[in-house]
Amino acid sequence: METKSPDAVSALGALAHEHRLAIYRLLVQAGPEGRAAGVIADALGVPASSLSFHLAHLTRAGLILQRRESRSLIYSADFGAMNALVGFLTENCCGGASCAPAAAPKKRKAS
Amino acid sequence: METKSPDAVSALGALAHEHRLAIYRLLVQAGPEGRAAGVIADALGVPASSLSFHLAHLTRAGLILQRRESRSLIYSADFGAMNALVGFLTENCCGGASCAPAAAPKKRKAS
DNA sequence: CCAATAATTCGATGATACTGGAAATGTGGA
DNA sequence: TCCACATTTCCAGTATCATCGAATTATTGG
Repeated sequence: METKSPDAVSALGALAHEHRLAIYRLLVQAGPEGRAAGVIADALGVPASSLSFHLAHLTRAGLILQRRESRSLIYSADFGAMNALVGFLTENCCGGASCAPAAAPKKRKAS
Repeated sequence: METKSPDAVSALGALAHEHRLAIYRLLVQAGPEGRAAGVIADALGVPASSLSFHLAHLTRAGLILQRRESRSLIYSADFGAMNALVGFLTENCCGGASCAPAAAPKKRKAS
């Protein structure tokens, strides 16, 4: 649970897209049970091949998990990854606490 | 302090780049005082024109602020924006609390 | 084995993003 | 006013990303 800069960049990049953010939010709402690719495509109105591209992107970034269930591929949110990302942002991009003005920076093992 | 999806996408996109993330972190460490563009360029070893491009990107996304101080343009982190982003991620991309497995999703004013 | 279903991979196209040198802009001192 | 400094804007050139139909790869039922 030690998100490093490169990981953070790819996680941020993965979420920095309208469709992918929507996919991720849908999967978060779905919980550990997840949703089949087809269901997601249907819910968001994205063509299957485009969706597949985005799912792969999110998977590469480690934000979602894939498992097969008979004919369907089920995707689910990896909550640990998001936790790590939020932790990274809070630690490295805020004062450390909760984004206080941070006038008094403490030593922090950067990068 | 109500980050909406489009804002989140642009904020995430702004941070989803090695140089820009480095810039942002540097400015967070610098605190409200901020740093001049030249100082940042020097610290990160990025050519002035490239840096300017990234600073503009971060500024457009609302993550950093610009002010002039004599000949220098001083950039500083906008802590409120980061706070809002973290809030958005926590609310919309986690169970709501702190990324609990979220087996029991509560009603959440999505989007 | 064959047909049907579920998704991915391929491939071509168009759009955006990144980079960095050179020129332009703003600012202050002599 | 003139020059030096601090940055940005302009402009190519290159690279990467996004889209989506068609072809391909799994998986299951008959």
